[in-house]
Formats: sequence, C-alpha cells, structure tokens
Amino acid sequence: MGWRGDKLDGMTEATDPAGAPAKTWKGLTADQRRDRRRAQLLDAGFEILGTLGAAELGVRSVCRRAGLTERYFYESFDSRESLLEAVVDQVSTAGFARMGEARHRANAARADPVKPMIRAYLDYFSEDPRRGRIQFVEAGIAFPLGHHRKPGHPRAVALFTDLLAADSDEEKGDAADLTLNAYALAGSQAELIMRWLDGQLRVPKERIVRHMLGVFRAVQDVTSRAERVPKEPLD
Amino acid sequence: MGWRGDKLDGMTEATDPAGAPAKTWKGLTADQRRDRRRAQLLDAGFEILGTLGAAELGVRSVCRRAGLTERYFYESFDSRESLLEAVVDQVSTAGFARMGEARHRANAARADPVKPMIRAYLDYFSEDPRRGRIQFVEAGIAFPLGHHRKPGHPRAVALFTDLLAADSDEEKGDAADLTLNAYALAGSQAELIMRWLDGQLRVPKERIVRHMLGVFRAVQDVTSRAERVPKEPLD
DNA sequence: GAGACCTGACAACGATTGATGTCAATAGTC
DNA sequence: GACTATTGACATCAATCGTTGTCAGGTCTC
Repeated sequence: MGWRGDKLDGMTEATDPAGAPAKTWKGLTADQRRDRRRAQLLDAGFEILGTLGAAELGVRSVCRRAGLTERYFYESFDSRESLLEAVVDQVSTAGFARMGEARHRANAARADPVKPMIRAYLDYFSEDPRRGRIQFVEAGIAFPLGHHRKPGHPRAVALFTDLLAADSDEEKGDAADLTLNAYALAGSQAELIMRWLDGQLRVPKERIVRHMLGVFRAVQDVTSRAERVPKEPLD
Repeated sequence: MGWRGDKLDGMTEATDPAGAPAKTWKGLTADQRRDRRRAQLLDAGFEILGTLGAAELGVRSVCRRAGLTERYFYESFDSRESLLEAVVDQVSTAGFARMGEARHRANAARADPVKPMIRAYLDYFSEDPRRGRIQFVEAGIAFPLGHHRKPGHPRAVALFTDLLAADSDEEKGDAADLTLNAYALAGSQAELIMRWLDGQLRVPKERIVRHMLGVFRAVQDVTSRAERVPKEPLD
C-alpha cells in the first residue's frame, strides 16, 4: 500500500467471455489471484525501495516481505529490475494523477489550478515519505539519464511546460525559455519537497505551498533569449 | 583523473623529520607510493561510479581498473562504501572549489560574482559529464537523506544562502525565505545542469549560464512570509 | 473419494560479493 | 651476493545473488 487505492475489483462473480463461470480458488479467479500476488510484490518492493533503497531490493527480500515464494515473482515480473521499474512507475504515475485531479477540480471551479496542483503534489509525498525517496532518489538509479524509459521528472517537466504555456508572455520569452523554466521548476520543487520531508525546512506545510507558488510565479517570467546587442556588455 | 590536478608533490628528495633521507622505491617514498595508489583507486572509482553507477562499483572491479590488487584497496579504504563516499566527496569538493575561485576572482575585480560562479560550476560539470552523474545522481545513494555526512547539496545550499544574503531585502523576506530560496535554487541549477549535459536542452552553454542567472535573480526576491491579512483571500 | 489443479517450502545451480590470507617474484639496501 | 621490504597474483572464506526446478500437501471439481 501507499501509492494506490487498496481495493480489489468489485466483481464477485467472474465469468469468461463465453459466459461460463470461471473457476475460483478461495473465492478468487486465477486472474484475480495473479493480480493480487502482483500487487503484494509491488507493495513489498515499494516498502523496501522506499526505506532501504535499490541496493536492498532483491528477489528474495521482496518475496519474503510479500509472503510469497520466488516462483510467483517471475510470474509477474521478468527480473528484479523489472519490479524496480514498476514500483517507480507506480509512484510517479499516482503522483501526477493527483495533480491532474487537482487541476480538473480547479478548472471546474474556474479557479487558478497552479496552487491546488502544487498542494496536491506536496500532499501526495507528505502522506508517505517513502514516495519521495522513490520518486526523487531511487528513480535516478532505476532510470539513468540516457535510459529509454523515463517516467519521473520528464512527466513533471511536461506538466510544468503545459502550465507555463497556459499564460506565457509570447512577446518576452521564446520556446526554449519555456523548456528551461519547466526544468528549473521541476528541480526546485523536487528539492523543496525532499528537504521539507527530511525535516531540514522547519516551516509549516502551507508555507511550502506558498513558497513553491512564489517560485513558480517568479520563474515564469525568466527569459534568456539572445539580446539585440551584438556583444554582451559585461560579465 | 577528472576531478583534481594530476600532479604529484613536487619534492624530489624526501626527508623524514630527523633529517635522514627517507627510503625510496622506484624513486618514491613509502608515503608517496601509498598516496599514488590511493589516487589510482579514487580515479578508478570515479570512472566506474560516473559511468556505470554505484551498483557496479565493487572492490574487485575498482582494483582491476586501478591496476592494483585487493590488498591495496584496504590499505587506503576501510570498505567499499568508504571509497564510494570518498569519490563523491572529491567531486563535490572540487566543484565548489571552482566556484570559490570564481568568486574570489570576481571580488578582486570588483565585479558581481554570481554569474562567474554559475559559469564556473557549469564549466566544471561540462568538462567531464561523469562529475554530474556522481554529484547529482549517485550522491543520493552514497549519502541518503538522513545520513550524518552530506557533502553534496548542503554545500550548494550554504553557498546559495551566502550569495542570497549578500544583497537580500531585509524588509521583504525573513530568514526562512532565504533558506527556502537557497534550496529552490540548488534544485533548479542541478536540474538544468544535468538535463543540459544529457542533451535534453539543445541550447548553447552560454544561454544556460544566462538562464541560470535569470532564475537566480527571479528567485532571489521570492517570499512566503505570512501575510498580515488573517485569512488568505483565495486559493 | 478420485483426480486435477494450485500452493508454499525448499533444494540446487553457477556466479559474484566483501574481505583476508598465502606466497613466489621483484626492487631495493648493505 | 645476502638480506629485507615491497609487490602482484591468486586462494580462500562465508554469504548472497538471480533464477529454475522439485515435490509434498492443500483445495478445488466431479
């Protein structure tokens, strides 16, 4: 638990496409049991990755914590690394989903979505500090910089780019400014969240939200577009 | 190599405190040889940590790359983790030393030190991308959040705090604003450096410097100090 | 109850790990 | 040349790793 809604699918009588009742085992179909085991493994991986780190996330340790045997590990995951990526992806996806919900709520209420989104993101990580470690520390290991799949920060950057583009001054900055500001914001927000969770910033949560909003507004207008003057006057 | 000046101590005739000439071996005293081996191990650790990651940094792999045997590993380092921390510390220390030099040069020339410092820091990482991976990715593993020794970002934060305090508006923000802004800046600069090194920001280096300076100036004035109004008017 | 399916416990595999110890060959001093 | 300090190659230790396989015992359907 910790990153998803902990409820199984609501159907009590499962049927296969042909209409015949599916075989059950202790009240669960084969698919339900498999999904449950996969969820158990993901939970165990989440716990280990979020508290001990990637180095401690092994097949045996995960299975022991999940209450399953090694055979069922390879039923749901190809390898140790496959589980690692799945855990990181779950945490990241759930976090951005929370921001998306906040955005839709704000839009429905015709309110500015930025602050609610920031608050939702911070809430998500403050509810469970393991999420922060996974998202901001371990994700860099699971998905190194040159990696083909990158579910973490790029999602944040895309989201910030989107928000910045919503009310950007077309006359002042160019497209590169938008991207640069999105990365700068993603980095600063991540740093503030992590350090606040770690207790190094001894201020109330609401102040973090206000400050992150302030940083957002401040960075929003930053531009480094080339000047008209041929040579920059001074260092 | 990669993070230090690759020259041995210049003395050719070593003498011990009593004045007697120290015994040499291939022209080097015992201390010089030991220091050389330690440097070889650090270089090898730097290479492995900066390209493969902490998971691949083992005693055997480091020794093989350093051209030494395992016995000499434990001559200079207590454990595998000890080397890991030493490598991270070297990269971090050298980077901040470069910023310090830039600051002193600017101060001596009565110029604003911020932009030269930013450029020096970016130069340091762009000269060797392995430094960036070590500083911004692997350091999080070597020194987890609750760790007692934290040579990485806190140094950046202290430095940003120092710069921000130099010309901060006492009337507008309070001490917490200073700290919050320092962390926000550390995070944004790290993110911009990493993404630019990774090729995701396709702009000239000088524009990154300009943009980082812009972010610095913009964040400098951010404040989240409690307002006088009892209730915040709107989200 | 018979037979089929599913489960958990555990053995086994080769490989690798961190760390320590042994030992012959080499480079130096006298 | 004799003797010592130093070196590098390698053996060794228990432990752990990812992964696959075996097998007795439980749980279902008929």
